[in-house]
Amino acid sequence: MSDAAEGARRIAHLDMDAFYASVELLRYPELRGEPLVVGGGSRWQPVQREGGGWRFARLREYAGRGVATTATYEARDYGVRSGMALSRAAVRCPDAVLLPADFDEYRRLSRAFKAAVATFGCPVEDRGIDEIYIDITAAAGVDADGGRALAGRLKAAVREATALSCSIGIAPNKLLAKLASELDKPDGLTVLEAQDMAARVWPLPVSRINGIGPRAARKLDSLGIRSIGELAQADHHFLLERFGRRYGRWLHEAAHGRDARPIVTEREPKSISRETTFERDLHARRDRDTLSGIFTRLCERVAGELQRKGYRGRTVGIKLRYDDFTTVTRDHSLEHATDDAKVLRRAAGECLKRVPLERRLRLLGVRVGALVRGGDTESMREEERGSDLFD
DNA sequence: TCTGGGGTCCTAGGACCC
DNA sequence: TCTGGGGTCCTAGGACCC
Repeated sequence: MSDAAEGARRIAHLDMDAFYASVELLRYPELRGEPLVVGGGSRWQPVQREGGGWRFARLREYAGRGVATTATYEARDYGVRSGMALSRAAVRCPDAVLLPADFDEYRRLSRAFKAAVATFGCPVEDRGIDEIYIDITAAAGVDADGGRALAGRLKAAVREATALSCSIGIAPNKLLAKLASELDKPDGLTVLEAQDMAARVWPLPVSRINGIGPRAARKLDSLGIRSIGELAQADHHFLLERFGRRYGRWLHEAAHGRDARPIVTEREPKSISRETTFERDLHARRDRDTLSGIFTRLCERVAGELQRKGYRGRTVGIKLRYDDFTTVTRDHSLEHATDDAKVLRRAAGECLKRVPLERRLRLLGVRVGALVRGGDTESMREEERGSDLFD
């Protein structure tokens, strides 16, 4: 898309502030102002005190393999980040309150804020539980102030519906809107124009671009490229050489703030999976019965989700993670798509035979891809029968 | 101090067909 | 007898995102 055509668009990115942690603060307002981390299992549930009030778990008590799902801004001040191992977070901020994640409640408030935004009638793209893109190009009042007034009304509507704050970025495309929403958090509102690139975007580190992860950032760093401005100035052909045609080209475009991706309002799922990390590493033979049970349960959960959503899948895959954190996958395509737990289990068992099982395992997962719509009405059942290691 | 769970997309080699 | 090019599907791995 040409710059002129991009300039015609107006995209908002709305991001809920520290979403899970903020939801927990609605429930436990007495924790406001304290460092708070969401993560870990249900055993970290607060317990009611006799005299009233709650006894909360602290991060220093934590033992296990969980990661921080969200941290409040107070906890972030101690260097706690989402995705960080809780054992590590506990070193940085031992006094932080630890709460287990309550996804049902987060989904409820996610639906509430999305419903509030939907009343504005703009095309909306779902980007997970706590963020969305909104095409506000056609919305009233955009021309006068770049969309600020509209964004203010969106924020008010979200707060009205959920009692939670969000941050909004407005720009000519999704890439810049996403970047903008992070420039002023929490409860922020940032409008970014194409002509603001040099002053406001180029000084930022490359990792702020959605799509440049730790790996690419490290590689760029090793090439002497740290800021988005340095990336923009980098020789185009040099980037193509180092990162491949497609990604190299995308890096160049992104650094110049160019992004023609449309707002996608409907999407079909491509795969459905369930996986679990064990509390302790398990051995394929010594813990065979335990593993077999977990494996079967995963297949049942995947089948249940397929049935609930009304899909069948034709490609069955497994995922194993060893004690050294290396990961392998195997998959197998069936003759007919299925949503049957036993068929999944058999196919997954076949996959398992093709994987080395000397090392201990820390994770097992089951996935189904090549999905087709429509439940299980056509009596498409696999007849093959086999056995596997865990049978 | 080790690293969750649910996804998407991309790459690349090999099989197979025309 | 030596050697094509393109297209599609399958499989494995990896980066990245929320």
